[in-house]
Amino acid sequence: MKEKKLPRSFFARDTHVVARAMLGKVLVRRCGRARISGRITEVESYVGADDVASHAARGRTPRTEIMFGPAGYAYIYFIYGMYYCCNITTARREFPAAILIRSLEPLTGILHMQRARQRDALRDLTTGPGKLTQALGITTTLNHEDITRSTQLYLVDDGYRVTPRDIIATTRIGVAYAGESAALPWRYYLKDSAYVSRR
DNA sequence: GGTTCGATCCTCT
DNA sequence: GAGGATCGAACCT
Repeated sequence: MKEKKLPRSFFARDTHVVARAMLGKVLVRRCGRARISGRITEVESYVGADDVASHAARGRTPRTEIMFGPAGYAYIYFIYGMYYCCNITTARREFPAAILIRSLEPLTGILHMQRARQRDALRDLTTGPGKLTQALGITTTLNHEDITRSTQLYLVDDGYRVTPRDIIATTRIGVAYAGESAALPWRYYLKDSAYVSRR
């Protein structure tokens, strides 16, 4: 059965609305015959040029250009010399915004994840932005991918229900340098999930 | 339980 | 030339 990918209209809204709505959705990575997927349990919003924690705060550059484009595209970047982070653009053209996917609950392709991560425990596979990209084989080859049309990387709604009471909003991780922006409660995670990067 | 630190390279200054 | 939207190992208490 063909899966129904989340459409552009899902992502082309206020970034925090999209971030909350992404919790519980399924991130799918298809690579050859493998279908690797996980339920999104934790995300962070990076919104506007005034958000000092956002790469877009430094202006429009070749790297950040994608954040200034339309919603529904992958922004994958390389960090700390060894990891990748996976973001989805949101909002509208000319307004830089994206959502960092920080943690997943493994659903399918678990053997593939364990091989990619060189670890067996489910909780060690995708609980962190660098871990989940490694587990799903997400690298900069997928940067700029249109996730509303891609056959390799996309989101689906499998009917899993999340209510506002299931969601915790708190400060983002690793952005202490960002002055007043560091205090913004723009990290969202599923309260009862065992698959969150940090409590 | 917690904190510190090294790995390692792309991006921007 | 500096620093980072990270991770895991090592070393504390």
